Amino acid sequence: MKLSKSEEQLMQYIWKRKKAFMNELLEMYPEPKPANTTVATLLKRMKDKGYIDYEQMGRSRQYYPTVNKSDYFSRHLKGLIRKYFDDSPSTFASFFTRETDLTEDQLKELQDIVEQELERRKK
Amino acid sequence: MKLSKSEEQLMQYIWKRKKAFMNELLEMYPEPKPANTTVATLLKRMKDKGYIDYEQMGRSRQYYPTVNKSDYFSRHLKGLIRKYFDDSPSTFASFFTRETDLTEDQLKELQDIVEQELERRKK
DNA sequence: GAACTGTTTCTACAAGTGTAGAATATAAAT
DNA sequence: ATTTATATTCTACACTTGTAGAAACAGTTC
Repeated sequence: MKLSKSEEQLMQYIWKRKKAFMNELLEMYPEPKPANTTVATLLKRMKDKGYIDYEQMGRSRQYYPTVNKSDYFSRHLKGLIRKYFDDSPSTFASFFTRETDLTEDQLKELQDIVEQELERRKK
Repeated sequence: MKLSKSEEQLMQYIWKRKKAFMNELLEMYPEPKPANTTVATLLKRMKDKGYIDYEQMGRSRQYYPTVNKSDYFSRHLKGLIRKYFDDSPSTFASFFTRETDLTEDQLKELQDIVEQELERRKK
């Protein structure tokens, strides 16, 4: 089952820290911070959905992700490409370069990236 | 307000047709098609959210999008990039080329795209 | 004009979400 | 041991979503 919007938000913090206690996570929210019970609820639901787990550390729990951010995101992205671009990554790519306000420098950077990726595959 | 999952689905069909009556939209669904009242409900909600509008044509309505697919998607994408890549399109790009199963041909195509975009900007 | 057919609105309901108070547990501090 | 601070669970409630039946309408057909 998918993460909801606000669960995803929290998930970002967990990914960033690798491991974190609830209070640390709460810290990470910008003002106005949610009630701690709100975060607790989210953590519980996320655990139920299988996206995180925890290790009991004395009085409290240290939470950590059970899914990798890249994997999660790449599934996400593939879904989008399927939905919006009829499964064509290159159509997506052209959209991306045109519509995402890339600066000239970033476009050049992208050139390098593609270049390197092509190199990498030759071997 | 954002479109929900199944509203987005329907929105795709509307974008594809540019203009369509409910029965035409219903046609476009794969089996098992939803009840026509389901589609009617979605149309109503989408109209309330401001994503579509209609023109009364005799007995029924011809619906059309009030938001452009590219705009909608590009907002979507920018949101994602912000959320997952700290606002760095190039980090996103490198992720994209590495993780999206692009074939070699597609990578080359992407090279061309970037090349052309750079050209385009020179002028 | 009575019956039929397709459209739209109303109503409904279960599941999921955002949010958090109340209650409880539990360790730390005095 | 009593207070205090914090973490976790329970409970709650309003809102959104997916889905569709029932009802009301509006042409179309016999």
